[in-house]
Amino acid sequence: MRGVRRAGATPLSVSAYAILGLLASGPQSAYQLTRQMDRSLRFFWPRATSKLYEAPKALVSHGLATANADTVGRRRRTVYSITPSGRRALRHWLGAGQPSALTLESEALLRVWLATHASRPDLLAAIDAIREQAHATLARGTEIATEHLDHGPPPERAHINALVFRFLWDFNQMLVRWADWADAEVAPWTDVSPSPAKQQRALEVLSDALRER
Amino acid sequence: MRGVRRAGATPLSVSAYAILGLLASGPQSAYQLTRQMDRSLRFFWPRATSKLYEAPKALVSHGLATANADTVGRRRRTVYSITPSGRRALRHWLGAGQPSALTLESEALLRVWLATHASRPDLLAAIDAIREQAHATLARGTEIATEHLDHGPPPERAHINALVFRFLWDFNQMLVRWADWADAEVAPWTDVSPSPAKQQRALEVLSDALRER
DNA sequence: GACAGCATGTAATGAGTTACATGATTAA
DNA sequence: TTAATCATGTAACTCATTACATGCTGTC
Repeated sequence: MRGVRRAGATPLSVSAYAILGLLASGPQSAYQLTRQMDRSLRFFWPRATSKLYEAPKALVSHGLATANADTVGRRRRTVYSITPSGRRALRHWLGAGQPSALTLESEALLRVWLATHASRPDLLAAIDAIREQAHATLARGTEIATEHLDHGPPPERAHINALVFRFLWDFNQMLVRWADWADAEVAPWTDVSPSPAKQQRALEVLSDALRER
Repeated sequence: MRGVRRAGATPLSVSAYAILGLLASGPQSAYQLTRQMDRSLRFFWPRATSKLYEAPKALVSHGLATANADTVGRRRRTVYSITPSGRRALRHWLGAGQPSALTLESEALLRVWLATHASRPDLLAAIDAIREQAHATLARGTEIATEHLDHGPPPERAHINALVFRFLWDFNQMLVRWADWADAEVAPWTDVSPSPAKQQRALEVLSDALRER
């Protein structure tokens, strides 16, 4: 009971806990939070920058963080710190209930799925968009990993970072491989309309997949 | 220009186009749209059921669909149909601009990332949640694929469905494999706190990944 | 003939994004 | 010394979800 939820307070959103988690590694300003997000959260819990300026206020109102006003020139800046109660709430949340389902959202894959109403170039463009984004993410991942290998990673987070890194790496590799495979599938097509040969091939693809289990 | 956007109308959301795409394969009621969504869109463009009752109204107001009122007992029911202008708008949208970036959202992976503030059982539970969801999705995919193999798939969509099916299949297989790998990594740990051995192993994981490219 | 699940829809709420405004810092 | 970029924050608005209400249909 203690510290988790005060009377009259609405329960915090998952995003609020995500930010509470960021604060757990030290006091930070909203801008510093955005920097953190760009190397971690962004890949599995993406949120707009403005969220990082808003959400900490909710933490403060719940007593899970404190706001320290400070100034830079004649401009104010707020540095947030997690409270002991905040640490308890975070720990409790991490063990409570089932996490919500993973979701994938891809406009490019949606366009692939609707490709019977488009043109062959449109289909190839959608596939390519997926490949390009995955390449960009892999490049970013390479940057981050290289920094860690060179300068030594944050020692207290390295083991956990590696678990998450491997997830994102595998995911983006899968995307590239799928895009290459899909290109090869579409290569012999002259257009996106159905044909007996394409239908035949589709059945092969399905049964190949099922056999893999 | 024609049919794509009427004066004074706000541009449609991606979700609206997704539903327009569903309507492109025939007139349907909102409930029928939900059934379609459950076997396709749900996996790469998930939306709440109520959206399928609301969004078609926007299509109608843009002239991209028509609403036909009908009754079931003394209850009204609306059947939506795509218009020629709607088909043009769909086709145009499928070729216009860059699709927005793919996003992944996983509370379970977030919990993994925050596991330094949790307990070893909490970490394992988060990993397991990912595996279980992937298993469930693979089972659902198996159902759908089996139906297609047995009764013959919709011939006009089979080739495209196969492309998307393979994407989702590979993705969920990757999730299961990652979860098994992560379990094995965590197995020797006695708790979630950092240690020199864990840090050493983390560096190996990173360099293994980089070598794979 | 009542209960469970299917089907149809609306309203209230809330989470999140886009757009905006502006000060501080750095490099040309 | 000015332009570009970094940094800080708010406000308006949109998209989407949750909750609700209720009728229909099949089954025990």
